[in-house]
Amino acid sequence: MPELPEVEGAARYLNAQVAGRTLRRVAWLHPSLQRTAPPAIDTVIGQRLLRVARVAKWQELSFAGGDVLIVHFRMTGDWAVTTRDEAPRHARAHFAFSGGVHAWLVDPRVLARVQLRVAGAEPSPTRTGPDALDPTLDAATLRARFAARRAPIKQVLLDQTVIAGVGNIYAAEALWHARIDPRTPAQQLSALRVTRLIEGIRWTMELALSDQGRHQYRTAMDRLAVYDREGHPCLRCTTLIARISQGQRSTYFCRRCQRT
DNA sequence: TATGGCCTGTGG
DNA sequence: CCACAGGCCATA
Repeated sequence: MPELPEVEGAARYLNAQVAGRTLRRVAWLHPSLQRTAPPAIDTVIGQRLLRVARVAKWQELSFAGGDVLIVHFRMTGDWAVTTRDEAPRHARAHFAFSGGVHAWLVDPRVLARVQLRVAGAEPSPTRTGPDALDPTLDAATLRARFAARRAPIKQVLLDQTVIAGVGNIYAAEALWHARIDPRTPAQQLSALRVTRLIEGIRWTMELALSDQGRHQYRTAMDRLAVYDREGHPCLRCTTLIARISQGQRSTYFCRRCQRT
């Protein structure tokens, strides 16, 4: 699921279902999470959840005592909220709240991670770039962040320290919208093309966000222009979509209308 | 920059 | 059986 729009949707969902309730119990349901989960989790028990907010691809669950639970979904994480104390399939962590509301971290691949920032602690210095949906992000700023990067633009978009929230699917989609060849060295992009790229990113993210309300488990894959469409006609020019490998990840693009 | 690791599931 | 999967980190 989780690039920026899916994480945003998940955060809104959890916030709507659980904010205002008090955390009663936490259980880790998989050895991998037991290993990596914060040992001091008990300090959060008894605190009221104030809000759930997205920060880049992280979610921050802020509690009334000042503690913050920080959750990253990685590849396959998601929330399921139930009124029954019965673990859904692939539930890896259980957060029991007042009023008989249960939040489950569902994550088939068990790559998701949970951290705790205790009250008063400074946010960890994992710097990320500007949020992909930051309305103040402009071409000059983004282009400056590309300036030292000779790597292909597709891979640079996946670097969260350059711009936060873009993942493998929406990087491909945004580049298709902007008509930019994913192999283009990032530093080569003109100001105009970076402007187009920002438009492509916003378009892609907003479209995906608009699919989030119903909390469908999967993003509407049928809305994608290039991702996973190898061998299918480009929606603009009918050229067959190509798939290449960049940095061990698949990239889909149109060889004709996406140019260097 | 490239590779392996984390984990499990799905589809060819 | 193998390839691959929407992310990220550690290592050489």
